[in-house]
Amino acid sequence: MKIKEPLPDLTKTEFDILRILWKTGRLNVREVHDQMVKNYSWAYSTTKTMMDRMVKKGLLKREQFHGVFLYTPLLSRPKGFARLISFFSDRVLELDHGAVVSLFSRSNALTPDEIDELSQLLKEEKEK
Amino acid sequence: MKIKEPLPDLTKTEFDILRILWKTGRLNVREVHDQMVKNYSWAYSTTKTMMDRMVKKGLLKREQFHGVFLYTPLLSRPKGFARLISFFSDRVLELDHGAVVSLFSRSNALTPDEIDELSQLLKEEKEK
DNA sequence: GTTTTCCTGTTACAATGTAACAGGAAATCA
DNA sequence: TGATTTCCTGTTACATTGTAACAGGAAAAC
Repeated sequence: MKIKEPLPDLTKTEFDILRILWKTGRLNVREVHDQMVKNYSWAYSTTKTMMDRMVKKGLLKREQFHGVFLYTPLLSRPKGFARLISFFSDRVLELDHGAVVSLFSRSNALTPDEIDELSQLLKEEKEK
Repeated sequence: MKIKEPLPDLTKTEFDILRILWKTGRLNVREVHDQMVKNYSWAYSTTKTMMDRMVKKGLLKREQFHGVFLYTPLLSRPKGFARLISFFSDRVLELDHGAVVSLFSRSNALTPDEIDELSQLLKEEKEK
């Protein structure tokens, strides 16, 4: 039987780095960084430090590929989204998470399957 | 002419402390703490440290009242909400902030006037 | 071949998250 | 009313996250 890990409470920056990797796939630090600077005025070394720490925490996998290190998310998108949505609906919006989840159908952030999975995760989360 | 301060990027915990004060009004550390423990398993001293740091940063005002120190928000609710909504709609939901703002009409988190102000702040924010 | 570029590892400092502890005032108890 | 408990306050501390510089080596460019 598989033990369920608790859904992680990602920080804003962790979420943003994952977001890039979820969208674009496996990337090196430079490639992630070039997308991060759209939202953060970070030095390259900052992005690097963050990503290495995320490897240490098990959020990303790092593997060498023809000389460079590439990073991959070790977390599905719905799992990364869940606690954020839950914080947002409970404490910012003060509405049931259903209200928020339904907005995703108009967005390209998640696929329909991911929306279902997210919905399920939030339901389980609440039952605890 | 009044210089506009940039909208603050509140951390999750700062937001939660402010949220309690916005709802209940002026409180002492103990009173805030008793509400914080619903969401955080914090020691009393943690709540205290946070609140004192928020005073130092100008997010709260602390004043002595018959022997105890009471804390008041120095930030309006719409201003506290703005960057959070903006992060959430841009990067989590990937939809225009209007979609999120409209959800507030079903919630008691903000009054109609506050919703208008929030909406205005987000519009200005985007124009920059 | 030298210079520049880019990746990597290492180190560092400030802010935030999390908390213990000590001293004093107030309340309670015996 | 003196001893004890409770609660507030100030101070200190350590881990994690945010932010980054710097040095060494490999690859690319000149």
